[in-house]
Amino acid sequence: MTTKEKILSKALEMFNDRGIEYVGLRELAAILDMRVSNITYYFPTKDDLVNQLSLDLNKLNSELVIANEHITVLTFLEMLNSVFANHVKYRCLLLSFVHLMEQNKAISARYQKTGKDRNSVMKSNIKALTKSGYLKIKDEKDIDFLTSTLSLIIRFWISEAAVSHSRMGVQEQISHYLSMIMKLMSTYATPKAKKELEMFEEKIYGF
Amino acid sequence: MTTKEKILSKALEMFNDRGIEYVGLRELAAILDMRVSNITYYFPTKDDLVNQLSLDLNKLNSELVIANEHITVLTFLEMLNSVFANHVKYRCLLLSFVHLMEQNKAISARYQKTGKDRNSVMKSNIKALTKSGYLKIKDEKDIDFLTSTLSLIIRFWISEAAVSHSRMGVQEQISHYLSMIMKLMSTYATPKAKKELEMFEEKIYGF
DNA sequence: GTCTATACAAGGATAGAC
DNA sequence: GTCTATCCTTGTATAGAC
Repeated sequence: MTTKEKILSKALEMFNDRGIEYVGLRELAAILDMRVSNITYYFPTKDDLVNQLSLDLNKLNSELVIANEHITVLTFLEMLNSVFANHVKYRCLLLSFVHLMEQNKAISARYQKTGKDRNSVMKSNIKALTKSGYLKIKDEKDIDFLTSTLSLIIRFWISEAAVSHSRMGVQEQISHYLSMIMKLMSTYATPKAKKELEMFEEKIYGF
Repeated sequence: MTTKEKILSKALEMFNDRGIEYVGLRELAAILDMRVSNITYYFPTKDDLVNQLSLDLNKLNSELVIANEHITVLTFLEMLNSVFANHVKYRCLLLSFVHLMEQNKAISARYQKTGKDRNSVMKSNIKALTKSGYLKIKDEKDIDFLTSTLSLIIRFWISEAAVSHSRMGVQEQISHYLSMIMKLMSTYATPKAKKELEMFEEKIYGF
């Protein structure tokens, strides 16, 4: 493990525990048994450090969220489940999302691009589910509605969980928001899809 | 206008423009042509100042969000519209919501209480809409789904708008998220409710 | 290339003078 | 009720040791 990796790994751990804004570089350096200026050697500013973490999360989720013509309701939900798990691993970023977008130029610039990409992948996957008889969506407007509601949930579920459901365990939180998404989808679900929705529900609640 | 009111009013203005975290007390004092310690005389800590703003928003919205047996879809949506307008007036608070909940003890303590109250008022209003034939909801679970999805949107719409729809005007942003809520309700809407949903849609899009 | 010592500006908080 | 002076902590910049 290189020094750079040590810094990143410990920073992520502490940021997740106490929030990016509330962990000082001096404190991080002390725990790593090094001097602040050694951190700034590898990451000139704190934003650069945070940006690298954001790149790491981005890479993880970019591998998961991909357009797929042969997608099923089950694999769609499993994809979301994995995305949520990654969000937990990097939850400090999502909890500070709005501020990072205001302050960290690298992060906001990247988000302008990947955010749109992510949305269009979501959209094409929902279209694929419609084509293969999982969802019956009459109107293009309904696809937009589903996509934008999904992206709101995906982006802010962890913030709401932190604020309103902090007593729940992590897996329970994920299940709660996945259920919300499944309920949302069930409005448009064909019997074929309903079957897979039920299968997935049993799975996440551990029957 | 008392000194206290002057401080609150200018602070809100600057916090809304640039974010609570990015406005220093020295800067605020300079624009008010007073010294930092005069601000801390009225508000011992910055958190106290922010907490007073939060109380003000709370008061405004508590007057709006009230249980009402005779509620209609139209008045329900108009209530939400007013709540959103208040969110815009105090947007700095909503944009820093997660951090305030972590850091500001007074705010998080109050939220533990009013957050739950707000949710149960929402729930009873949705039940009232069901009783009076606006919504047809078979299952208690569907009421929970509607309530929790609504509260997620209400709490984070302005954060997502800041991040993803900053080019839109404020009224356009509000319309977008009200439409999302209407679409959500339309799944459960009776013809009677659909009529009012359409009426409201015309209204917000200014026909 | 790696790490350290040190200095600086800006933030909020506090004690006490008038 | 208002203000000065001071303190501590933050992130950042720089010069330099090995």
